[in-house]
Amino acid sequence: MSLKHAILVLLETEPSSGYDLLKQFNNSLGYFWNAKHQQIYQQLKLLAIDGLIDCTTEEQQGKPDKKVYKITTSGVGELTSWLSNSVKPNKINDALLVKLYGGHLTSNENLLKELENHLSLHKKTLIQLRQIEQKYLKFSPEVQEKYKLPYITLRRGILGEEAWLDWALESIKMIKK
Amino acid sequence: MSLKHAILVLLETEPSSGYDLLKQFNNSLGYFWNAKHQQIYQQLKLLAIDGLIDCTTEEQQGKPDKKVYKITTSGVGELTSWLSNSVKPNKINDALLVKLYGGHLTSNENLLKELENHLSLHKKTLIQLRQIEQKYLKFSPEVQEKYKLPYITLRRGILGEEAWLDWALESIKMIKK
DNA sequence: ATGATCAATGCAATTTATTGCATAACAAAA
DNA sequence: TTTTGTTATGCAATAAATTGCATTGATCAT
Repeated sequence: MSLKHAILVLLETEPSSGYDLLKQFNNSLGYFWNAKHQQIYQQLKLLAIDGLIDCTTEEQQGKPDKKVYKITTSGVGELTSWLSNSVKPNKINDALLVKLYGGHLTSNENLLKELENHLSLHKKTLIQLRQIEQKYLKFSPEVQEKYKLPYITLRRGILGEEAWLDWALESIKMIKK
Repeated sequence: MSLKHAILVLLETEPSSGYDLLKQFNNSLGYFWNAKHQQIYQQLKLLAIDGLIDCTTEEQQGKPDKKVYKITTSGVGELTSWLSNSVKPNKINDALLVKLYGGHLTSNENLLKELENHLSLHKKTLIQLRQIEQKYLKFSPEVQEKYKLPYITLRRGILGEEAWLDWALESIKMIKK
């Protein structure tokens, strides 16, 4: 279970609310972590009980109150010790591939439509990731050096999406012919 | 939940035991589905209760009995109707990227060691997938046509792994310099 | 005005997945 | 010869993730 550590990693960079974390996962960080809001809020509660994060309620004008969480020393300790152990390789469960594998039971039109739908999502993601990369590349060498590791993860998103698109285009061709 | 459908898809190709399915997922099909043995056995039981698959016990010499499951007409129906709906995009939760993102809290040696470990696993997988591809490419055009859709999923594995390796090599360089 | 979306959080129930433990017989390697 | 690995399955408990439902006040478009 590393939702816990995914959250700690983000809070170590910057104190955030559950909603902030959710947005990060849904937007820019979706290529490496995904979670529903309920999962995040529950986990934040547990992390607070365990003393790994602290919670402050911030009032806002015109908007609901915000609970801002901040990592504690003990949280940093937990994170550091987690980092010292090796992580499991990423589990893959891809329903699209299941569908294609059994695709002879449905029509090519159905398969193509499905692929096209996924394709447009992946294209959007790639554009977004490349925009973030462009911003990074405009930083000074010192700032680039500072954000090198997050940038490396961004590169994973970009290379992964590019490969996905290559595959999808090749597959669409193959199904059509 | 599409473990159910992943299993049905495989059983639609060929009757198998839970152990057979497990091996398929762990070996060749790991790039598109993963499950623990307990999950598979439980799911098979449920599918049998729902009448989507049938079970026959086969005795073997020198080996434990085998429960061979076969998809039923009703199972094919369920699968077909599942195929007619669109599937959700693949959820990604990659602990390795979490670790890299927060990598400033640990040593570069640790990060490099971790990357190298994952690298060797991915290399192995890629070699294995390419071997399967070679076999496919030696088939006659008719047989190739017949297995076109599974081949497309195999290509996803190959392109995905290649991109993963490219990324890892680039990342290792970046961390080292 | 009326419905949609965003901001922000939460409970409760259910479904899925993981972990730990257990069995049993054969084969191959150390 | 002892241990490790393969074949083959399972229960029970726990942990993690999803789904459904619910609130509130703002703003934005039709």
